[in-house]
This record gives sequence, structure tokens and C-alpha cells, in this order.
Amino acid sequence: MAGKNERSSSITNVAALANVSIATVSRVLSGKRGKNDDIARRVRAAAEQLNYSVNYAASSLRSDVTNSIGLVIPSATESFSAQLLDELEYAIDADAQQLLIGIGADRSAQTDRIESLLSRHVDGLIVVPGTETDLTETLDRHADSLPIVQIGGHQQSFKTSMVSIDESASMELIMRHLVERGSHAVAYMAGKEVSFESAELFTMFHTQVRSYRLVSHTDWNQFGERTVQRGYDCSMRLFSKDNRPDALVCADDAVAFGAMVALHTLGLRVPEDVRIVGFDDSPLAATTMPTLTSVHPPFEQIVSESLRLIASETGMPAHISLPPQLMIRESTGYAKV
Amino acid sequence: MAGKNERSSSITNVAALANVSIATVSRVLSGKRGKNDDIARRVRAAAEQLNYSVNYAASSLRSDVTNSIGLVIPSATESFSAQLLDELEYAIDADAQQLLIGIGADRSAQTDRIESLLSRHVDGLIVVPGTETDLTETLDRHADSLPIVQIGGHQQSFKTSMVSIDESASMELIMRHLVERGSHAVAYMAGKEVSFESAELFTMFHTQVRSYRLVSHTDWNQFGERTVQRGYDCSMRLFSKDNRPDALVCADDAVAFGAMVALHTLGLRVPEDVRIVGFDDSPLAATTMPTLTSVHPPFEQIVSESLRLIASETGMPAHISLPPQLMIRESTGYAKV
DNA sequence: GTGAAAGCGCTAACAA
DNA sequence: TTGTTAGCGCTTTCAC
Repeated sequence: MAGKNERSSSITNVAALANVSIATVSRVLSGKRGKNDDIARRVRAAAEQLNYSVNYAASSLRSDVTNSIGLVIPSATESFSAQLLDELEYAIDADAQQLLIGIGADRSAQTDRIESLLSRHVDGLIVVPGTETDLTETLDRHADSLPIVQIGGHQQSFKTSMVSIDESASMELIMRHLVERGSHAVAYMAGKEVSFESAELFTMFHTQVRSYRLVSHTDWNQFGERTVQRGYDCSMRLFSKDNRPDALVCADDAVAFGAMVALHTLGLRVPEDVRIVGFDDSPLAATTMPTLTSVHPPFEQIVSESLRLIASETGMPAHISLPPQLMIRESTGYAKV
Repeated sequence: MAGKNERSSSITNVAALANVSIATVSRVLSGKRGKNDDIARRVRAAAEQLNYSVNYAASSLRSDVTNSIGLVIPSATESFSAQLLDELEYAIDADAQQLLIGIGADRSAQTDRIESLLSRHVDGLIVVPGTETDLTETLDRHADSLPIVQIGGHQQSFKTSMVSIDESASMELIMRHLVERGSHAVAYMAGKEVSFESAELFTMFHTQVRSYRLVSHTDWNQFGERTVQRGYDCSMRLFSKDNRPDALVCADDAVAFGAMVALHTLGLRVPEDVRIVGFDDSPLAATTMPTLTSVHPPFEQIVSESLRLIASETGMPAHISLPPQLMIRESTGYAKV
């Protein structure tokens, strides 16, 4: 397994074969040359024939451009990060850019990965902060040496760019949908209170409840863990009372899933007796029984906006908020009206 | 966002500050120098003070070592790949190595990513082939330019290394466990017939059935999709008959999950009436109700063996088969005896 | 538009 | 053990 026997062909070989200078080869291959004349064709043919590909080490040593992007996520087993990673890798033109990945759940681990990516001189950095992780200090410190895009979380800095999901729009979508389906009494199992998104969603939930004149009680709406267990436990408590909601909004698909199991146990039907909506549209959502209506983060746009911000020449950090899509499935049933 | 204003300090600055030559700095910092005397300390202090970190582009241009390894997986939303990625990233010393990732589901996409990683001169390549994807030709072609480790799949080549899960051991574990719990009649929902692992597991299942003198019928044991739907449909058919198994082995947690929903619908209890075992120990398994007993791939060992093979100096490709662990949870109940 | 040549930061060969 | 120096492959002046 030692290897690297035959050195792969370099720009010099191509130049020799095409009978031009290495400078010309460089210009043709990097597109910094207008014409597509005989010389250009000869160079390309020679490169093809020798199976040439640039040595990125040499290229970036000289030009300070590494053709690589760093991505830092809390974990690949978390559905949001995993879907984002898939989408990002897909969107990147693999011939021209390479994705370097760093995984870390807490501040210290994430900071390590960021520093390490930075020392590799990535051209841009995309960061999904872990829950309750504030990376502002680290990111700000490097904000003027490369473009940084933060995905979600609470933006505390105007030195880095940010792409996030419009949480208010999410809640509007959900509540309008539930009302259209005929729901009157809605409960909300929110995420952790400390999270910025949770707070925003919670506020918007109440705004919507008032605006549609829905029924909701203080003890129906609580912050908590984003786990199956929490959904189950809270639902067992919530739905065994007489005075119970006919719709449930969950801050996470896992919570919704736990709720569905609890409802099944209690003999309540989804969606006939209770409609359920989840968040993040994990792969789970499409496979539960009944399938789960869930808020689908706009991964494609998140990725394209992030890449655009990284490629952008203007040094201006931008804050972009993207509307999600509601994936309507069986758990909110079909129209009642 | 333009940036790269101040050029970061180079080895020359460190050398000047420590009052030694750049060669000495290089040697000290790369550990190619035994002593930890005054000079070494001075160099390290200077590097620290200047917040120096090596320029990997320059380093690898000169030495052909990029301190990076490539990982190619079918998708980050698939539980096996996601867990492997998390584990691998964790195992890598982020200061010294960087993980480059390529994602592609089919042969053409995976080959693209492999070629692209190769053109970046990664020091080693770890590949998880997509289902039914044979990468032998591509991998063999590059086998002598760098160490390549294939994870799982059917090894057709002896030019590259391979780390896989001992499927026979998996099935042995499962069957022994089920017998110990008091099961007599076992059904098996296998994966796709074309997959090498499926075939091996299917054979071993029958061997174990015979060896423990268990009851099983031909129409209980079928190949099929690894989906919730398949688990549900097959179980509805299988368990509505009088003559039904008291244990079910599923080639995938999703299948097991579908089966559990079906059993619930049919009024059969897990584990009292039917014991269920899944495969791959997805995050799902620990959260179903009841929680699902599942075969846990030995991620930690897979990663450490893979890294060892990549680092190994011997050019010998090795084939390693690692025993998995059975995560015993509620779906197979507690001892009966 | 093209070629010659400098030099990015580092490591390794060689010299002391 | 240390320092001096060549040169990895490329991009980018600079001169033509």
C-alpha cells in the first residue's frame, strides 16, 4: 500500500506535448484566456491525452485559492445536518471544489474544527452551530480572512453571513393548515427554552392562536427535549384529560413520533381525533404510520444561498431568511370542509 | 467578504524569532528531531507566539503527503454511513489530518468523487460502496498509488483492503439470543437478494434454524426492500395466519419498525407474542416503543482498522472481518428461563 | 497573445 | 545536530 510510484503528469508535460509554454497551458486550463483557437484545442487535447489534472497543492500555494469549502456540523446522525450535507455535496461541482468536513457537537469541538479548517485555507466556511452553541467569538475573529456562513442559530454578529429558516413563516404555514383542516384547539410541544428559534416559534404560535381565535391552554404548551420519550410522556399526560386539544404541533419529528405512539395507546386516532405536525421533515416522517406532516427546511435554497454568499466578491455579510415548505401527509388528514 | 488581508506567519518568521534556520523549525515542528532541548522549546514558543500553523499546500507540494484522507459514502442520511462518518471524524486527529468527503449513491457518482479525491492526492481513501455498486474496476486502477479501504460490500479484488462486518457472526448472535429467550418459530425478512451480504445472512439463517432445530417455513423468509412499508406489508400477511412465528429477524431497523406497527395493529404484543430483531442499530432503534433489539455494527473498530490499514507501511492489502454486537432491548424481552 | 522567469512555503538532500 | 539550498508545480508579473 506504499505507492505513489509513477508521478502523475504535470503542466510541463502538457506544455511540451502541446508545444506551448507552461504559462499558456495554465491560462487555457484555468479559463483565463478568451479564445478557443487552435492553441487552446491543442492544449486541451494534450491535457486529455496525458490524463492531466492540476496539482491543487501547487496551485493554491501560488494563488491562495484552495478550491475547497469547509463544513462544520454537530453530527451526521442528526437529520438536518445530514440532509444539508447531502445537498451541499451535491451542489458543489466536484471537479472544481472539494468539501472538507468537521464534526463537533459542542463549542470546544466546533471551534477546534473551525480552526483546523482555517489552517487548511478553505475558501469558505459553512457552519451549523450545535444546539445552544454560540460561536460568535470564534467566527468573528476570522470573519475578515474568509467568507463565513452560519446556518441557523441566533445571529449575534454582523461580521459573518447567516442563512436561516424563517420560523415565523413556518408557524404561519402550520397554523393556517390546521385551521383549514378544521382544528380549533391546538397544543404546542416546543423545543428547549434557551434556543433562539424555540422562543421565536413559541411567540409566533401564540400570535397565531390569537389571530385565528383558537383554543389553547398554558399547560398545553411547554418547552422540552426534542425526543421521542418527551413526546410520548407529555402526550400521555395531555391527552388522558377530558379537556384535550384536537391538534398538536411538535418542535421535532421525534417528539411527534412519540406523541403518535401515545395517542395510539390511548385509543385516539390520527388524524381523526388529533392532527399532528412535526418539524425538520426527517426521513422518519415519510415512514411513520400514519405518515407525518412536517416542516421541510429549504435545503436546496439554503445551500445555493450559502454558496452564493461564499463566492460573492462583495465583502458584505448578508442575513438571509428562507421560507420553509409544509410537507402535508396523513397525520393532518384531508380537508374537512 | 473578500479577505485574506494579512498573510499568516510562515516558517521564516518563526525561524527568525527563534533565531534558528527554517530547516530546524521544520524538523522540530514535524517531530523529526529527537531532543526536547532549549532550541526545540524556543522554536515551539516562537510558533505559539506567532500563532503559526503549517501551510499544508506548501508542505504537500514538497513532500507528497497531504495529511488528508478521503471518505466516499452513498448518503449522509443513511444511518450506517452517518454513524461511520461521525466515528471516523472523531477518530481522526483533526490537528494532523483532515477528512475530505464525497457523496454519491451510484457507481457513476461514486467514481466521480473517487477520481476527484484522488486528484487532490489524499493520503488514503475509505469507500462505502452504495447498494449493488461494484467499484472494483475503479478502485483497482488506483490501488497502487494510495491505500484504499473498502467498507462492506462484496470484495472482488485483492488489490485493495477491505473491512467488513462478520455477517455469519451477526446471525449466530441473533439466533442464540432468540433461542435463549425461548423462541421456537422464527421468520426472516432478508434484504435484497442481489446483495452479497443478504445472501450470506440468508444462508446463515437457515444453518442456524437447522442447528437449533427451530421451526421456519419457506414463505416466512423472503428477500425484499429495506423499508418500513415492506416490514408492515409482509408482517400483515405473515402474522394474520394461524400458523405464525414467535420471532422475527429483520435485515434492517426500518423493516423491523414496520413490522412492529403491523403487530400492534393486529393486536399482537412485542415481545410477549413476537420477538423482533433489527439490523444496523439506527438511532431509531433506541426510540421505538418498545425499543428495538438490533445488531450494532462495530463502528469504532471499523474506523480504527481502516485508519491502521491506511497508515500501514506494508503494501499488503488486508481483509478484515469484524464481529458486531447485539444491542439487546425491549423487543426481545427478558430471559424466560 | 505569448513566453521567460520569479517565487508561493515548505521539506529533503547535502554540506558543514 | 544544524544550516544552506534546490526545487516540488503552479500562477502571475513582466517583457516582448
